[in-house]
Amino acid sequence: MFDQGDGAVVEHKTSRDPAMTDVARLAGVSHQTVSRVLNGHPNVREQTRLRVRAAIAELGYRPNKAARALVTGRSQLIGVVAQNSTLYGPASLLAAFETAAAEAGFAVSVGRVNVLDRNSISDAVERHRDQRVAGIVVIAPTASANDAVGAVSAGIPLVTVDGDPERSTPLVTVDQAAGAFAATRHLLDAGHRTVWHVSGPSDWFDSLGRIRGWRSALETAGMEVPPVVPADWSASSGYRAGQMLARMPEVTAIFAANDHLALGILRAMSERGRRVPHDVSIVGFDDVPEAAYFIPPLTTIRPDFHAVAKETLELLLAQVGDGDVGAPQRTVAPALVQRDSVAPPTE
Amino acid sequence: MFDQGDGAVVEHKTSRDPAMTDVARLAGVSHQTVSRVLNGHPNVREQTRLRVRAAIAELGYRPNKAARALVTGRSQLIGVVAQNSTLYGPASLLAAFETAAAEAGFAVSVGRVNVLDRNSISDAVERHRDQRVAGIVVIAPTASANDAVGAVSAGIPLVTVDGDPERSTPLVTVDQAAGAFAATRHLLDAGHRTVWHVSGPSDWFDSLGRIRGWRSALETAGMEVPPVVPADWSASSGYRAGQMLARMPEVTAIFAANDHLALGILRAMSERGRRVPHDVSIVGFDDVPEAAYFIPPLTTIRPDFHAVAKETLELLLAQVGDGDVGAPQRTVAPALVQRDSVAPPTE
DNA sequence: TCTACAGATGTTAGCGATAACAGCGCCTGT
DNA sequence: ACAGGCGCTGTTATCGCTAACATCTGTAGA
Repeated sequence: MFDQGDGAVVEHKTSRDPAMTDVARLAGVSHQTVSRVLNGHPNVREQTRLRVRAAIAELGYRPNKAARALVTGRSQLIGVVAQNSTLYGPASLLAAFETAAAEAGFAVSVGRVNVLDRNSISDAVERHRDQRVAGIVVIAPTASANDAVGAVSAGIPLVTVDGDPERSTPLVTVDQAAGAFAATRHLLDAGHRTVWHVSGPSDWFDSLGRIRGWRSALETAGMEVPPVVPADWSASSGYRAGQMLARMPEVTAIFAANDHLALGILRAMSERGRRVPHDVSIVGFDDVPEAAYFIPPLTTIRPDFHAVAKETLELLLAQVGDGDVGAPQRTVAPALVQRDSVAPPTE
Repeated sequence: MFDQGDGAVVEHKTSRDPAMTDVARLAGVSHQTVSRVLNGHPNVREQTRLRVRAAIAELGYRPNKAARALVTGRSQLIGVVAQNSTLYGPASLLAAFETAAAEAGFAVSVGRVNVLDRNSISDAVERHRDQRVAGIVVIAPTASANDAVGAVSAGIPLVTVDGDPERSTPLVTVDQAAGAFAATRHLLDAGHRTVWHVSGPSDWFDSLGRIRGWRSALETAGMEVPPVVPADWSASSGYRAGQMLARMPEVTAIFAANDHLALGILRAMSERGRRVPHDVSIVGFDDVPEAAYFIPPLTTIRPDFHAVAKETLELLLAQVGDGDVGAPQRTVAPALVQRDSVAPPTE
């Protein structure tokens, strides 16, 4: 029955990852001490701490997050619910948030949803709760999404992004109105008598906020407020709006609700022989990467998605800590990016 | 010492979620039987099964994934490593994969990476392993990403998407060459003597594959192969390439490596007074949502991202099951979408 | 009638971490 | 010299689940 000892000689006896007890044995301490070192507990002798760290490094030990999640009831995971689209704004927001969360040591689990209605969002939230996520972020740019969020928020840190500014639950948004105000103001400052607005879909808060800011800038300046030209977010709808506006000689300045709309408008103007910015000035919104390469390069409003992501994370983590932080709303002011699509009116 | 019974009367005594034992107690069975019902184990009497299901429904019980992950060593999570960009192809791929995984009951954890180098990718992969993900998907469209993946794949199911078709590890890609071949062939069929190509960045496999397919179509047809016009993926670089090509009267057909390049080329042609498709025919690649609204609507190649996502998931799950499936490479053929940017050459 | 076996269920033992408490030195104050 | 406290470490229980084995029932075959 004498065992040749092959079990004792082999260092990595099986493929099993090292656990905390393995580290403890190697360092000559208890697993609890290892845990304390890992969690930065103060009452550990420096020498012990070093020994444990050395053992961790030697074994290539990495803590099992599932075990930790089980005992603490929370994982280092944040769930995000987002619509299944590639629209620039939401997609950028999502990417920025993933980056910010990773920097803070959180993993991000994304639950895509095809339509932003109550059932879909509620399902996605429940799936995340099953994972024992630390918190949930919902990107809810439309009215229906906003209503749905109101119905599900319960018992877990939750932050809405890009939702209704009037919400009473934690929310972070780009200050659409401020951006629109700045855009409109910029056109008025250039000497235009009024500014036309091609807007996004009316069930998006982004659209409403931008309309509000635009109108407010005109009213503040005592200028006439022309009717809103409705569109969706697409270049094609911008093109159609542009075809109409190009036929109206009194139109000298346009604020487009996003850069894609602006692109369509540029195209329509160009086809009608109305030069930008000589005959017509245009400002967009979003600062998509291509905006600097439009013809002419587009003056636009740049939302700081990185800042939005950071605020969102902060708001979420504050809830994890205190359980309740009231219902703070935070807005992030966008910046005007001046390029070559704005000039004083001629004549 | 008589207790008024407030503990017994209150159904939801605390905020604690119901656990398997709670369900078991209510159904009058052991927690193991509940587990068997949940996992579809065959040896459970139908009547018992119903009783358990009723108890589950009554309590609103949802299994704790962390506990399951701890005991099985694997979570129902799939990690995705992707670059922090909003380029249409990778972004669409990611969204499609998230949807496909959700349909299969998996959550998706996204690890964004700013540059696709070895360290970043390796870090992201390790972070996912800490979460005990069931498998990892790396979107690796560039050479550096591909090398990095080669260095880290170890001991966990891993599928590369959009990587080097010559890889020896599991991989799913769009068949770039086939798409490019079809695009080029389509232009030749329209009667053009040859087809020029504006390509993407040379460190992307997508670019290389599209060049290969284009060249192959020309050679197969016995046509002259003009020099590749290099660009990146942006509309602006397409515009610059287009300015050059517009000056060359012998250029009657262009295959652009993606739709944004095509957009820039369209713009340049329009400015130079070369009409599309009357004077010059153009085919793009990607079928971005706006492509149907370009002027003129763009004939392009549509990759089936949904199919790529599905194949990727299959390949991943196959590895989870068997541990090893060899090194299958799967490609998904894209489709030609005919619109109005192609016509026979004039004269 | 009794054994054998299979199906249905229960019991026990972990998975790998944290939480709570216990114990052991050593310094301090009196 | 001794109680008390603090700093460091170890021991034990626990989270909610699955795996493995044990037990119990009923039925078929000898």
